[in-house]
This record gives sequence, structure tokens and C-alpha cells, in this order.
Amino acid sequence: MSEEQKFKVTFNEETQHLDEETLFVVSQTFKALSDPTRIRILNLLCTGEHSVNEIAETLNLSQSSVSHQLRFLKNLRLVKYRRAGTTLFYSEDDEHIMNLLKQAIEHATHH
Amino acid sequence: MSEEQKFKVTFNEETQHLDEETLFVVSQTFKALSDPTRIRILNLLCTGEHSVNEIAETLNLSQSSVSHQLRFLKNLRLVKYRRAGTTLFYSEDDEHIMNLLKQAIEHATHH
DNA sequence: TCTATATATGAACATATGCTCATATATAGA
DNA sequence: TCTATATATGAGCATATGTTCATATATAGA
Repeated sequence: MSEEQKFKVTFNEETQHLDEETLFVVSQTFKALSDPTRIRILNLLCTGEHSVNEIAETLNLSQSSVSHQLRFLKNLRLVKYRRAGTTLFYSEDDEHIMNLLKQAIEHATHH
Repeated sequence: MSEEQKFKVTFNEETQHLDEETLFVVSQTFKALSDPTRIRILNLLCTGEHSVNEIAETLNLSQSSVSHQLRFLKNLRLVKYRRAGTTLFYSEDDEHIMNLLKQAIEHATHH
């Protein structure tokens, strides 16, 4: 089997069959991006780090709601935080996924 | 104002505020990609057009479930179909969004 | 230690989601 | 027109999701 054929086989396996784990990770990732509140939070974090209260006030959301959503995003490692006293500053933690979000926003705005 | 500054302003405006409609379209798009069944269907359609029954049999899903999900995907214009007698052949209808899916699968498999 | 501020968390609730089951619709051929 | 095959659809159900409310936890300062 040539190198080219090997590549083709590998490629086809990747596009034709998705194992359970990949399917789970991909669906969870898109689920994170499928809620307006989380999109707004991530979009705000594009502009740099922000505290929980800053996010809540800027986006007109309850502190609790923001905190719940940030936990969700943090579990998926889409955001991280830095502590400064009692304040936690959240920021992006997955450039690749943030890029997907930006692409989708671009796509939605220009069509 | 330099060209560079102009670009920066435009860029910031786009990333800081999302209007209702954009938010809705983006969240709906990602919602379409957030379910394992729909991901498997779209991933299968990457390989070319397929009838409803083909999809159901290949992915081991009920005809009803596939039909419901295809309606969902069709409403978002992510898939289209071609009729041949009583058989409907479904295929991709949004290259850009399919590309987002492929990127996410790549991202999930290589990390 | 007591207080104030920032954030996290759990329960409860309303709504959304995805599946199955039964059935309707549509097309082709006899 | 009658039948067979392919697909669509609606109701019902179990589960998932996002929010609020009340409260817990954590840190800093007096």
C-alpha cells in the first residue's frame, strides 16, 4: 500500500465514521455555542478579560446566570480565569473554538 | 484616521455588539451542529447525496427520526434534496457551515 | 473575628429537545 | 384505481436545558 493510499484510507475513516468520544466532544462544543447567552459572553470575552459582575452588567444578565454559564464554559475549557482578590477575571481559553464562533458570526452577518 | 485604525474600529464594532437577529441565526446554526444524530447525518452527507432510507440504515436510525432531523436541517438550509421517483436524495447545502463542522471534528480528533 | 463584596452552587420550575409510534401523503407501476 | 414503496408528520413522552431564588463560600479589610 502506497503512502498516498494509506492517507486516503485514513482520511475516509475520519470523514465516514465518527467514534463515540469524538461525537460527544464535537456535539458538546457546538452545544456551548448554541445558546444566545453563552455566545454573548464569549463574544464579550473576545475583547479581553472581564469579571463576572462586569459581564453580568454589560450584558444585562443576573450574576447567577453568568456564573452558571461560565462554569459550563470552563468545564469545556473554553474559558479560564485569573483571581485578583475576590474578583475573578475570565478570559478565552480556546483560540480555535473562538475562531469558529467568529466565522459563524461573519457568516450570519454577511448573508 | 488611518486605514489601520478604521479597520480596528469596524472590527471592534462587529465583535462587541450582536443584534438580536445575528444572535438568533448563530445560535440556531450551532444548535443544528450540537446533536450527535445531526452531526452523523451531516458527516455522512459529506461523502455525497443519500436517500432518507440510506441514511437511516447506514447510521442505524429510524426512518422517522432521520426525516425529522432532515426537516430541521432543511429549515436552516444546511441540506437540500433532489427527487427521483419516490426517493429523495439529500445533500449538503451550506459549504461554509459544513466547513465549520469539519474544523471541529479535526479539532476534536487531534487534541 | 466581624463585615462587606464577589462569586459559586443547589433546588425548583418552565420550556425545549429528540425519540418513538401510528398514520398521513406522495409517487410509480399494474 | 389499487397497491407498494418512500418519506413526512403529529402526538405523546422522557430527558435536557436555562433561568431564578435563596443561600453558601471565599477573600480582603477593619
